[in-house]
Amino acid sequence: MQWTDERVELLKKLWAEGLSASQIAAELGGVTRNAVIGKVHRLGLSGRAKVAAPSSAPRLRKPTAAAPASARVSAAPVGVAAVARAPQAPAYASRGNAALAVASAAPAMEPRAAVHVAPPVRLVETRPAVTPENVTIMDLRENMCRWPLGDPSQPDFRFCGSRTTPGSAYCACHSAIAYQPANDRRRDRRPSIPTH
DNA sequence: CCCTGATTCGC
DNA sequence: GCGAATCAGG
Repeated sequence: MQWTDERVELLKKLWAEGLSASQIAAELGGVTRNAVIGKVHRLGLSGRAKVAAPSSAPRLRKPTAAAPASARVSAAPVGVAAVARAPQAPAYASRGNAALAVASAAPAMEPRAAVHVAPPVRLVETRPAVTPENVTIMDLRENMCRWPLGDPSQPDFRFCGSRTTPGSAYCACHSAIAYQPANDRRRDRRPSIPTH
């Protein structure tokens, strides 16, 4: 993948919004979070809310032979403009009522769905479409996909349970369904019943 | 263990 | 310029 103008713009936007590097990487698709971080630094827009206080010695690793003499005078993070980290996390389900929250209204749209950008190019490699391990409410953990499977009133009701994408309540493939932009949301795209 | 960003350096 | 590897830290 290459850093086209569009992708760079999206990167800047998402970074400014406070999304993590891994989230941005997932959003862009085709890049790792390392790539995103590397690009962020090269663009010179690193350290957003992070204030000074290096606290520990500068990291000069690699005992490898050639020492890079030039101690980069890394642009000191602007200590002032403390950009309040964007809300970003729905956190609407405080663990306990996750079941209720989801069950009452099928995984429709999140509060910030309107702000959310369109799904990535396609989540091919990101996550399987088949759930290897569905979980009950008892097994549901913080970073397990809360996508409901089956009838909540039945004992065989389960949650997807795949690993969630960092800020989301769902795994990548279910996030793609749940976080649809308000604009291009069509009825034919809305699954009335959770599928997998 | 999960995650976060930061840095280095071979490519 | 790019990003994997590696780091420090939560």
